[in-house]
This record gives sequence, C-alpha cells and structure tokens, in this order.
Amino acid sequence: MKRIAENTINRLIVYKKELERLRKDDVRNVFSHKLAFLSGFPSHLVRRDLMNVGYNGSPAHGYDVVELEKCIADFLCTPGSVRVILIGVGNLGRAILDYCQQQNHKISMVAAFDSDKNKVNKVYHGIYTFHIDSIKNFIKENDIKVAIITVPASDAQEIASALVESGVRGIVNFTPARLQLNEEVYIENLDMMLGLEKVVYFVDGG
Amino acid sequence: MKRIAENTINRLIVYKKELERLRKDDVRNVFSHKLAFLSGFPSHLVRRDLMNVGYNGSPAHGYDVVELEKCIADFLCTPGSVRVILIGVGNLGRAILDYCQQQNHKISMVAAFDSDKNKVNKVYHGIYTFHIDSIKNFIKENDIKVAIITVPASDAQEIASALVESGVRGIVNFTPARLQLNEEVYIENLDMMLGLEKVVYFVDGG
DNA sequence: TTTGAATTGTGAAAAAAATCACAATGCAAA
DNA sequence: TTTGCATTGTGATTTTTTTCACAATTCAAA
Ligand SMILES: NC(=O)c1ccc[n+]([C@@H]2O[C@H](COP(=O)([O-])OP(=O)(O)OC[C@H]3O[C@@H](n4cnc5c(N)ncnc54)[C@H](O)[C@@H]3O)[C@@H](O)[C@H]2O)c1
Ligand SMILES: NC(=O)c1ccc[n+]([C@@H]2O[C@H](COP(=O)([O-])OP(=O)(O)OC[C@H]3O[C@@H](n4cnc5c(N)ncnc54)[C@H](O)[C@@H]3O)[C@@H](O)[C@H]2O)c1
Repeated sequence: MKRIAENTINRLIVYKKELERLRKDDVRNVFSHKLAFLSGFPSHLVRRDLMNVGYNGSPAHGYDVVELEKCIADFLCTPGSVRVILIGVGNLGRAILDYCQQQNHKISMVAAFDSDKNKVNKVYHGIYTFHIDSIKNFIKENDIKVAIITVPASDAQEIASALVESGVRGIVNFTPARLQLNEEVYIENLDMMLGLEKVVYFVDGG
Repeated sequence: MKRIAENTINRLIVYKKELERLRKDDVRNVFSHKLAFLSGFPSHLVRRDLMNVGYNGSPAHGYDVVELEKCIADFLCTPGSVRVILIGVGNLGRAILDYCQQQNHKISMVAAFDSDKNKVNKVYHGIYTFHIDSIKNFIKENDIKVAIITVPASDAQEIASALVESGVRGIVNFTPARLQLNEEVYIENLDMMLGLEKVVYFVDGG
C-alpha cells in the first residue's frame, strides 16, 4: 500500500464533507467537475485523488454520492468511533467543545481537563471537566490516541509530553508553541496567527 | 520575481516566529540545523527556503537572528501595519479577539461586527463591536483588505460576498462552509474538524 | 601560517505532485 | 441500431518540491 500525500488526505476530507452535504440534500450522483467546484480544486485532481481510494464512477452518471462518501470514509479509516480529549477549558477550549457538540461525527469528545479548580468537575457544552492530575490514568484506561491542546502556550510542551508518555499519538495544537516530542506523534498545528499572516502575504504581494 | 510556493510561505512564517523567540531570548546567531530543529523541518529545506528571501548567512556564525528575522518579515511584506476585522463575536470570535490582543504584532485587529443587538456597541477584549449593517462602509472607509469570519456556517457565504464586494481580498474562514467567490480572493480555511480528521487518519493508519 | 572542523549555498538528481490528453465507456436521442 | 456527447480513468508529460552532495567559506587552534 503506497503512502498517500498529506495534500491528498486534506482534499479527500473536503470531498467527504461535500459529499455528506450532497447526501443530506438528497443528491444521488455527482460528476468530478461538480465535486471540484464545490471543494475548490481542479477536476482532474479530484479524479486523480479518487484513484487512490479505489472507487470507480461511471462516465454516464459520475459518482454515486453515498457510495463514494462511504468509500472515502473507509479509506480514511475513520472507524466506529474515535475518542478525543481536550486540555484547557478556556475561551478557545469552550468554543471548540461547543463546536464538536454540533457535529454528529464519528469523532467524539469524551472528556476535558483543566488545572483550574473552578472549572474542574463542571460540565461545559455537555463535556465533563476533570482535573489535569487525572489525565494520565484517563488516557491509559480509555485508550485515548488523539488530544486537542488549548492551554496557554507556556504549558503546552509539558502537557504534550505527558500526553505522549501516556499513549497519545496525535495532537491538534492550537497554541503558538512548537512542540518537541521524541516519539513519533502526528502534530497538527492550528495557530491562527500563521494562517492570518499567510493571508496577509497573499493579499498584498504574493 | 518568481512565484513562491505556499508551503515555503508557511515555513518562512514559522522560521520568523522562531527567530522572534530567539531574539527575545537574546540569542544572536543561529545555524540552519538549530532553526530546523526548532521549526520541525529538515535543515536543507531551511537553507533552500532562505535562498528565496535572499539572505546570506556565514558558514562560521550561521545566521544573524535579528537580520534574518527582518529579512523574512520584509520578504513576507508585512508592511507597517495591516488592519484586520472580525465578523461574529461568539464563543470563537471572542477567543480570537483575546488571542490577538496578546500578540504585539504588525497585524492589528481594528473592529468587530455582529448582528446581535446585545453585542453591538460593546467592547470585547479591547475591540469595539459594530452592527453588521455598517460593515460595508467601514471596509471602504478604512481600506480593509483582510477579514476573519466566525459567524455561524449558514451565514458565512453571505458575509463573505459582502466583504469581497466592499474590497476585502483575503479571508480567514473558521466556519465549515466552503466559500464560493468569483473574484480573486485568498481564502484560508481553518476548520478544526478537518485538522482533527487528518490527525485521526495519520494516527491510526497513514 | 597551516590544518581541521563545521557550516553555508547551490547545482544536480531524485521524488512527488499536478496537469494534460485521450481511449474507453455508457447513455440518450435519432 | 447507430451517432453524438459528456464523462471517467489513467498513461505520459510537465512542473514543482525535496533531497543529495560537495565546493566554498570562515574561524579557531596548533
Ligand atoms: N489557534 C487559535 O486560533 C487560537 C485562538 C485563540 C487562542 N489560542 C491559543 O489557545 C490557547 C488558549 O487560549 P484561551 O484564550 O482559551 O486561553 P484561556 O486562558 O482562556 O484558557 C486556558 C485554559 O487552560 C487552563 N490551564 C492552564 N494551565 C493548565 C495546565 N497546566 N493544565 C491544564 N489546564 C491548564 C486554564 O485554567 C484555562 O482554563 C493559548 O495558547 C492561545 O494562544 C489559539
Ligand atoms: N474552526 C474552529 O476551530 C471552530 C471552532 C468553533 C467554532 N467554529 C465555527 O465558527 C463559527 C462560530 O462559532 P461560535 O461557537 O463562535 O458560534 P456562536 O454562535 O457563539 O457565535 C456566532 C456569532 O455570530 C453572530 N452572527 C450570526 N449571524 C450573523 C450575521 N449575519 N452577521 C454578523 N454576525 C452574526 C452571532 O450573533 C454570534 O455572536 C461557527 O461556524 C462554528 O462552526 C469553528
């Protein structure tokens, strides 16, 4: 099985989301051009990407929306359900907890953690908040593999190290800190400031 | 002047941030390996990227932290100051306003907009919130080129169209909506769910 | 001064990604 | 049935990006 490029994965996730939307609108079939338009990529790239997931459309009807969505989901290996935790129930953390509740996804938020006694043992947007001291046990007992970090940047490295030590293998890092981890962990840095700087660059020069 | 790849820009922004940190720690010089380690990219890629910005280090002392930071900043064209607005002062919007205040950047948040009368004419994290109806005038009068969208997904397209019509050329879109805009506008989609799905993919299979 | 060690900058090679272009397909309409 | 059309899937090609590898550079120490 050949390695798939990160960009391809990004696009597949977008296709999946667009297919989900089409399905909910009761659209049965979709052509590569349409999917390309919806997701913002060229249509030949859509077709090339779909070669990777091994789904065959028909020249006459294009792709079956339901089948293709399922095929991409299988390929992306989103299994029955993935349990995720969040660390740092501050402004951003609560916004994310809220956002996750709204999506009825295969990815489910199962717990939050904070060091602030005023936040511990409270429920935010349906998610129970535990004290940070219990996180290692929680991760091991519940076999958590993915976590979201929304603590202050100064605490991010310490938290990340503890997560990885306990078995976490993927981190979504919203802080501006660049995490240094020796073990092999997939880190997705979502620092808004970087995105904003990129936009500024492409707007006034690039 | 040759076109620079988006990935190169991403990396340059990270280098710049690491250099800023080094400067604040009074570090004078840095080698490509060190910068590579800090930013998480291979050192030959660091050197290759730096060729693009036209800064020359010395084999003996590596790069001058202050000069290189300045050189990248110039290259990225972050001019005196860029004014940015935010639309949608909800959970996420307020978290971002707070975050922007903490950074003392060349990018400055100058106003927020909302449709909710309870939020209009209030100040959140130092930023005044105007009614959404006044946004077109504001953009034109203040020559705003970049905006951040944190309204509900269902309103995102309408807002985005209005922004672009008024002169905005770059958008950071935090909603799951895929924006369709005919004019040439740079859009940075920061949908957390996509990042999370990517992490899940790379954790349990890729 | 000379040697040695570390690092830069960059041509060249390799690898990866995107694009092109078209045969093959399947359907609708004549 | 046959023709025409729009679309898929994919080899081939082009372009882009990354990696390799090493001459050139600089300095410190002998
Ligand atoms: N990527 C983005 O778009 C974006 C936007 C806003 C903020 N941020 C970043 O996200 C982080 C959080 O921002 P915020 O505005 O929510 O901050 P916040 O101060 O409101 O929240 C931080 C939370 O983390 C908790 N915390 C602190 N130390 C902890 C520890 N060691 N263990 C567990 N919990 C701990 C605090 O009690 C608090 O509840 C910051 O790093 C900020 O820079 C990112
Ligand atoms: N990318 C992420 O990580 C992330 C995280 C959380 C939420 N989100 C998304 O961000 C968006 C906002 O999330 P939230 O939790 O802050 O929601 P929210 O409901 O708390 O806030 C939305 C705000 O937009 C305002 N608004 C609504 N319609 C408007 C209009 N037409 N013009 C101006 N203002 C308007 C509302 O009054 C409210 O203040 C949603 O689309 C959500 O899906 C993204």
